[in-house]
This record gives sequence, C-alpha cells and structure tokens, in this order.
Amino acid sequence: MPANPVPSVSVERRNRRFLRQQKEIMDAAALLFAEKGYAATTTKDIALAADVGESTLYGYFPGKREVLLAILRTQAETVDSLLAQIGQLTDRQGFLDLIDALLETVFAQAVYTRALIAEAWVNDQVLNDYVVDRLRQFMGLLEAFLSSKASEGILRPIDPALGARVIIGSFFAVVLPQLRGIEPPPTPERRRALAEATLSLLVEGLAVHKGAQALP
Amino acid sequence: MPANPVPSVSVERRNRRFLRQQKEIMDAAALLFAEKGYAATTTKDIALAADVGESTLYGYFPGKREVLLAILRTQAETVDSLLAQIGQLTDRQGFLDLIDALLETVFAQAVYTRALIAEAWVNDQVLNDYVVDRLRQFMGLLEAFLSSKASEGILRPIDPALGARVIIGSFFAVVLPQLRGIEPPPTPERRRALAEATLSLLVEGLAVHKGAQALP
Amino acid sequence: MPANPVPSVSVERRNRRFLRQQKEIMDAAALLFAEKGYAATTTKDIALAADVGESTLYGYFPGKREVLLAILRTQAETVDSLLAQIGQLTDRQGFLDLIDALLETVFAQAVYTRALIAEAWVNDQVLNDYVVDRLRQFMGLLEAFLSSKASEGILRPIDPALGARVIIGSFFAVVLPQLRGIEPPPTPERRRALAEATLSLLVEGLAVHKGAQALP
Amino acid sequence: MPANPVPSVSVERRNRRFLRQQKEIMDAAALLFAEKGYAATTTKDIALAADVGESTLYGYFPGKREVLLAILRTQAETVDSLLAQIGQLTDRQGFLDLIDALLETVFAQAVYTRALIAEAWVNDQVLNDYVVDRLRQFMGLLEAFLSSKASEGILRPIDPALGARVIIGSFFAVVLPQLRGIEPPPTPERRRALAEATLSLLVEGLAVHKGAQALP
DNA sequence: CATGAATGAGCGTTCATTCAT
DNA sequence: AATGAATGAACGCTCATTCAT
Repeated sequence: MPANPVPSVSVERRNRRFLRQQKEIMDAAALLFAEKGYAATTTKDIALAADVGESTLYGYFPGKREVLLAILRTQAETVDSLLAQIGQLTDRQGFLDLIDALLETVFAQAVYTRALIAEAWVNDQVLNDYVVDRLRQFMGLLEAFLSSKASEGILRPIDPALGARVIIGSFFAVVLPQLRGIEPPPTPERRRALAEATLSLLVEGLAVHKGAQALP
Repeated sequence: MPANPVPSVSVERRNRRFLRQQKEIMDAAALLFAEKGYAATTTKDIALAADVGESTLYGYFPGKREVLLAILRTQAETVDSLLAQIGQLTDRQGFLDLIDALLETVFAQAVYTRALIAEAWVNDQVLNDYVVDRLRQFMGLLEAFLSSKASEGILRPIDPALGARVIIGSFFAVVLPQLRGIEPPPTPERRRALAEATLSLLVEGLAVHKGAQALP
Repeated sequence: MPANPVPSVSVERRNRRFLRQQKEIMDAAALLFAEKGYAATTTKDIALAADVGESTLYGYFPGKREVLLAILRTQAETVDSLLAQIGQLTDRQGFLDLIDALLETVFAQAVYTRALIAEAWVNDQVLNDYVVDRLRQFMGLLEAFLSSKASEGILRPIDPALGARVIIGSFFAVVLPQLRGIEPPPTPERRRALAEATLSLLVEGLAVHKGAQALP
Repeated sequence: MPANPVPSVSVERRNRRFLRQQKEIMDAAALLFAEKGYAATTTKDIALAADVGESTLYGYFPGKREVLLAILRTQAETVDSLLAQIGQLTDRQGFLDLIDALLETVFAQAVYTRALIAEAWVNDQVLNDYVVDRLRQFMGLLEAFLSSKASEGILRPIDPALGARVIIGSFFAVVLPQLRGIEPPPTPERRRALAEATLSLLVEGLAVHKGAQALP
C-alpha cells in the first residue's frame, strides 16, 4: 500500500476534530474542577459532562492529572500572551488598558481561572509553575510604573512593592466574588467602570484633599 | 447510693485529655487540609500526622467530614468573638486596631484559615455557612465607617461598597502570600507597620498632593 | 441522523451477557447467604465465588444489600407465579399437585429458598415483604379447602387454621432437612411418594380405624 | 498475710455475683442474636443492652463467640435434662406431657431457642453440636412409640420415621410463628389445648370416619 | 476511534479485642 | 473488677485506569 502523498486534508480534518474534542473535555473538566476542586472530581463526572464514554478520555489525555495540566497550561498561556503584548506602562491609560485586558482575559476563561486558583491554593507545584512567575512579572510591571512615576514626582514615593500589592489586592477584591460565582460576571462596561473607579480611588486616596495631580 | 462527689476530678482530667486529643487531631488535620485540600487528604494521613491509629479518629469525631467542620467552626467562632468585641469604628486608631486584631487572629490560626479558604473556594455550603456572613459583617463595619467619615467631610464620598472592598482586597493582598506559605509570617511589629502603611496608602492615595486631611 | 436499526443485535447480546453475569453473581451470593447468612458473607466472598473482581459486583448491583434483595425477589416471584396458576383446590389430586409443584419450586431454587429463610428469621422487613403474604395466601388456599370439604361432610370439622398449619408443618418437616443440606434432595419420584404418604397420614390419621372416606 | 482459712462465704458470694452477671450478659446477647442474628450483633450492642462497658464482657467471656456458645449450651442442656427425665413413651398422656414439657421449655427460653435456630440454620458446627443429636433422640422416642403402638395394633403401621417427622413438623408449625414473634406466646392453657388439638388431629386424621380407636 | 466491562488500589468506616488505669 | 481509650484487621464501596470488542 503506497503512502498517500496528499493525506494532509483528511489528516488536518482529523486533527481539528481531535483538538475540538480535546477542548470540549477540558471545558467540561474545568467547570467541575472549578466547582468542586480537582480531587473531588471523578473521571466519570468529566466523561458525563463532556458526553463521552469514560474510557474515551484516555484517547485525548494520558490521565485525569493531564487534563488539569492542560487546563492550567492553557490558562497560563493566555496570560503569558497578554503579558507579552505589554511593554512598559507609561501612563494612566496604558495602566487601565492593562487592567481591563487582564480582567477580560480572566473572565473570558473564568472557569479555567477558578480551577487554577483552586488548585494553586493547595498545590505548591501548580502554584510555582503556573502562578508565581506570572504574578511576579505583573508585579514587576506595576512596581516599575510606580517607581518611575514617583521619580517623576507624579506619585508619592511609597514602597513600590507594597503599592503593587495593594493594586493587585484591590482588583482581586473586585474580581474574586465574581469568579467564585457569588456575583454575576460584569458586562464589559461595568468592568471598565469598576477598573476606573478602583484606580481613581487608589490614586487619589480616600481622603478629601486638594490639588492632587491626576496621572497624565 | 449517693452520687460520688469525688470522681469529678478524674472526670475532669479525662475530659481535658479528650479535648486535648481532639485539638491535636484538628491541628494535624487542618494542616493537611490547608496543604492539600480536604478531598485529597485521607483519614490515614490525618491519623499518621496526629500520631494515632486510624480508627482512633472515630473516637473523637464521627467522621472525616466532622473534623473539617470542627475546624471551620473553631475558626469562625474566633472571628465571631472578635467581631463581637468591635463596636462602631470611629477613628483611625480604632480602624488600625481592628485590622491588627484581625490579622493577629488570622495568623494565630493560619492553618485553620487556610483550610477554610481552601474549602470555601470549592464548596458553596462552606462558603455560605462560614464565610459569607462574616465577610458581610466586616464589610458593613467598613462601609459604615466610610459613609460616616464622608458625611463629616473627612473622606471623599466614594461608593462605600467599593471602598470597603478595596480595603479588604488590599489587606488580603498583603496577607494571602503569608497565609499561603509563600512568605514567612510577619512579626507583630511588621504586621502593624504593614497595616499602617497600607492604610496610609489607601487614605492618602498614590498621588502626590497637598493639604490632605489625615483621619482623626 | 436515523436511529441505527442494526445494533440491536449487539445490544441484545450485551444485554444477555449482562443478565447472565447478574444471575451468576446472584447464584454465587445465594449459596453463601444460604450457608453463612447475609451478614457473615462479605462482598469479597461473593466476588471470589462468582469469579469476578470485587469491584465488578458493583457494575451489576448497587451494593451487597441489593444482591440479597434480587435473590429474595426472584424467589418470591417464582412462588407468586406458582400461586397465580393455582385456582381453587377441589380434590385430592389438585392438592397433591399443588404440594408437588411447590416442592419442585422450592428444590429447584433450594439455595435461594434457604437464603430467604435465613434472612427472614432475623429480619422483620424481609419476613414481612417476602414471606408473610405468600404464606398467608397459601394458608388461605388450605383453609378454604378444609372448610369446603368439611361442609361436604368429607373432612372432619376441625379448626381450619390449625389444620392448615399442621399440613404446612408436616411438609416443612419433610422439606427442611433437605433444604438445610442434612439430607440429599429428593428425586422427583421420592418427592411425589413423600407427598402422598404425608397427605395420606394426615387424612387418615395415625390411628387404626375403619370406614374412613378417602378424599375424592 | 495468712491465707484466710474460711474465705468460702465471700468466695461464694463473689461467685454468685459472677454467675448472675454472666447470665445477664447472656440474656442481653441472646435477645440480640435472636432478633438480628449473631453476625449482625456487635459487642457494643451486647454491652449496651447488658448495661456494662464493652470491655467488661471480656471479664465474663473470652469473646463474642463464647457468649453465643454459652447460650447454645444452656439451651441444649435444658433440653437434655428434659429428655433425660423422659423414659419410654407408653400412652397418650405421656406423649402429651412430653410435648407440653417441650413447649414449656422452648417458650421459657424462647429467646435462646430463637438464637439457636438462627445460628443452626447457617452454621453446620452449631447444627451438629446442638441440634442434630437432640432431634435424633426426640425422633427416636417418637419412632419407638409409633412402632410399639403399631405392633400393638393401635396405630397404623406407617413408616415410623415419616410419622415422627410429621409429628415434629406439626408442632413446629404451631410453635415457630410464636418463637419468631409473629404471634404472641401462648398461655399455658392455650399451649395445652393446642397440643391436644394437634395430637388429636394427627391421630384421628382429617377425614371423617368411624370406629377410630383412641390412644389408650 | 469509542466504549462498556473489568479491576487493583485504596477510600472512609466498623468491629472484636487489648490495654492502661 | 470495671472501663474508656486505642487499634489492626477487615468491611462495603469508589475510582482512575486498562482491556476487549
């Protein structure tokens, strides 16, 4: 039997199918991991939710663990590709755009993110491989921004690490209840408004005062 | 036959032993629940960590689930008794004291708190029974404080709910890495300093400005 | 997508296999329940006897209890279908046929019957659900027969309830040792002979007398 | 310390106490064994019912099994001492007395008897050690009686083994529902009446006839 | 390629028995 | 002598994974 010289079409189609099915399994699994945690989710649950036979999973992933890892990797890659697009933060608008893009990403894959948080909270390996680096990168961006603005005399010369944390924490406080499912996910407009309000609060502070310089 | 008035000593001693052993099991379990999550922790793990036979657990708790619940209840009761001691927040110092007391409590039972967060993230029942109410109470305190200060003209009239969240988020951002074990737990001095710096940052804002009124 | 009309063959085959395996498990379990009692029989025992893995049982029954219930139900259904076929008892031959059919049924599923008796002796629920009604039905048949014959002047007007009991007891006395495995199960001929001898004894009595009327 | 030369009084008292407590435990256990079967009864159940600590049992019996054996032995000894009192059966009255004494014994220790039956049904060892011999002895008595009366021309020359069985079965049919707890235990009068009616039925038969000789 | 069936490993839990007091 | 506490062994059952079709 001669090797088919142009099997690429059917091979591609097969490949597309494979990837589509893989994604369907990951989506089903991510929802369950998010809702119950990895350990409490059974392969039977996943198969049922993905509407395939239990053993079919093993045609797409070597095992339950690898489904989780694929989910985490996907989530991390999305964040990575976002971070890769960001250069230096230079002005308020860039800052807001970053926050907004981040929020959009987080909510676009809310289920994946929730699964990631669930697992990272109880698994050092996952925390290190999928969270620590990205958080550090993000904090680096924020710290550099704060330091630079401070040296320009626009922001106060507070500890940039603390400042970065407070910023992150503030946005987490807004995002977490929605991720967790206590509050409905925000519309894009509401998302943007929240980002602006939060940033404004952080920049200008809670206290009444005059003459505060807005970020350029 | 008159009731023996004396055995109370031995009964008390027995009782003390029972409670001590119970606590030891809870501590061992809480550490594991914190580190791996409830579902991934086996009763064998707990027994090993508490240095008792696996079946001994069942002399102290009806089952694995009840060990978790005892942990959660203990954690919640500590927070409740703290919240019960707080009246109205009226000034900066009271605010700082609250934050500090809360942080102290959280760190004093870091393992319990971490276990609570782990489970609440993946279990609606636990979230509702042990987190939602307390968080709401705490937010209520903060919101009342912000509103009251705003009406006095001392704080800006921002959305108190958003303000409360940002405050919570800020402290979470500072606390979480330590709870999670990425950073070492803070000394009381460092704890206080962090609280002050964070509060100052929130009150006065990131931006340079003049004439801001400090909280009384 | 039209429903595939063909896979019914394989579906049927699968179904047959399932039922066959289910029966094999029930048979293995019934033997053990009969020999040791339900409580003293472990799922491991059953699996070993049925020559399957222990967890395989759970593909065929939801649990150990349900294996027992399936056995009891099967036994009861067989007896029910027998009782359903019986109309009124009118003559000696009908009576003998009933006894014989009953004995045949009991011995055909001796193991199931023995398991039923074992459990009914120590379990009110089982006694009520699987024994009481059937025994009552059977006694009803006998009592009606005795009363009717008594009113025809063919049988003495003894208490029909006592008479029915004595009849049942007599046959039990013959059957139980064989069910219990002390004596070998009877051949059909021996079975029939026993039934006739027992009936004759009951009808004519132990005492020597003349002029007794045989049942028609 | 000189050995007390006359400790017998206190030793006896101690002994009586021991035996009394032993009996209490056996009674509690027998009831449970009768109601749920040996295997389904836990030592905790027994201790609770006997109102002693679980480990106290082991001061009176080497283990759970031995409690059962003590119960069975007691039951068997009672029957043995009854059988030992019986000589040859010679007339109807002696026969009735035997039946009545047996019934009285059975009901006096209904719980023990029920426990014995429960265990003998699922345990060959118990069946052989505590039932078979006694039943054989009893059947021997009956067979000898039937044979002797047959040779005297008073009873018909039926197979004595079958006759004995029918007699036993008849009384079982009357007794079992009461032992099992479906019917209330009989008063002594009712007991005697039942015995007479049953015997009469067996002797004279169900059929109408004349000239039957009563047993002398 | 998809799957129902099968299974060893291991789960949470119970139990008869022993131990320390 | 009596017992609460402790425990290894074993229980009924579940699960991630493999196998046969």
